[in-house]
Amino acid sequence: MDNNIHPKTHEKADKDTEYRIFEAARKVFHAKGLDGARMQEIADEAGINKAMLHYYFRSKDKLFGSIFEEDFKEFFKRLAELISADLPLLEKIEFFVENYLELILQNSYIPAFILSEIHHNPERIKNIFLEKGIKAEQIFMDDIKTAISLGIIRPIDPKQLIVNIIGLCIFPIVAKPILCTMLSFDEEGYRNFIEERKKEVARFVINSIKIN
Amino acid sequence: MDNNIHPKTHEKADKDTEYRIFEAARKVFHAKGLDGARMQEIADEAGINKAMLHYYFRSKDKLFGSIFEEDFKEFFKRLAELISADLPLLEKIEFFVENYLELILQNSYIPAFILSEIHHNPERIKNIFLEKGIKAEQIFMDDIKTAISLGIIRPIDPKQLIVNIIGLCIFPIVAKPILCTMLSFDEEGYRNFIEERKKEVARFVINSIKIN
DNA sequence: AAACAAATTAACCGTTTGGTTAATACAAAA
DNA sequence: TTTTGTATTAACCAAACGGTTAATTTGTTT
Repeated sequence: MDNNIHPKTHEKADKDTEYRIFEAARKVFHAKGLDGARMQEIADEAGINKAMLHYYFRSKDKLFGSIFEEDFKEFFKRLAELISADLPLLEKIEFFVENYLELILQNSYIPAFILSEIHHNPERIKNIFLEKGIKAEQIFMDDIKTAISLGIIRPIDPKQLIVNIIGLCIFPIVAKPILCTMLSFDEEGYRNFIEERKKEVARFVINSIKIN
Repeated sequence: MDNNIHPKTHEKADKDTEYRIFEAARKVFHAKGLDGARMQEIADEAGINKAMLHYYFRSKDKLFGSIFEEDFKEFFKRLAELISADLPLLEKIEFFVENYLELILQNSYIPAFILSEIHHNPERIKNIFLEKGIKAEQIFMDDIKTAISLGIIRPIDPKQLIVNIIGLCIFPIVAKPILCTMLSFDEEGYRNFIEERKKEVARFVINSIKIN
């Protein structure tokens, strides 16, 4: 499966200026955030004159906004796809955890980027959600309710369960530096730890909710 | 229990200039991050001339560093205290989840602040950990190993379990704006949701690991 | 090849930034 | 009261910032 979230955003050739700016800006914004990023650094990263950033994107905030919006939408589109898989609930959980962990592992900047920027400016997501209602989580919630009424899993608030599953996946990615320090992981140890989680998280969740 | 992480940092009177700068800086840095914060805004918040910030703390980075270090240490000191409670494992989990959730709820800026700033500069924590080895999590890991060998809980990697428990607590706090948007919470709905979690997370975890 | 529009650049601009300084107010010691 | 060290301020500064502009190159159309 192609897990790279950003293949060719603007459907333009690799040498296209706008595309190069976009990718350079993404890289810098991901690493340094809106306030920490410098327009000059983005221009240098793209190998292009700084004036071009404004020529194509008007302002720093507009440039940032278009990147944030695409990242956010793409990230939740992927989540929605996984969540909508046509599988029985327990298998879907296994499927989701494994693929979602791999997704955020291969785009490990994204979750911290989104959480961090939303924390500094919570308004930004509201405009994005207003445009296009992402209601895939409703499917998952219905799955859960059905499984409860069928006696497949114990009664549990579907919202709590969803937050549990997603949190178990995202947290160790977002908190990587702390985990590595506190649990004495080197890069390989950390990778193994996450690899283990692909099975462990599903096991952990299913163990908790399954009725024999 | 006094859950406010920052009662009187420098053990000085409320009107003390250094203390006022410190608290003003904390407030601004928490809300806007290192790069987004302005020295002038901190000075205004403290009701004090900007030159005083440099008089007491030399530079923006030093001021930020001292706040970050104190927040970080205090936060993990609290975590260590909870984790070291003298209780049987399953009761300790209940105790921990309830109190840890209350702690981060009452200091809700801290987790996102720490995660966000570490993401932008992972080096910063290393110096803090070098000073003072925080090894309270070892106690918890031993508890888990013992409980496994006694047949109280199923076999599970203690590190995975710890990350699960902490992640289940922290994630919904850090991701509050997204949760509120996606799950249609208003402020009260969100608070209820977290209040429910104080019992639900412990139930979820214990259900998953307990052997009848 | 002439004309025109789009893309690109170097140089520039006003503002804001973290930080400094020199002068002053304050308080305790002499 | 004079002295002395500390606390505080207004004014200032150089550098860095996001953004603009005017001129030039490039590519396309006629």
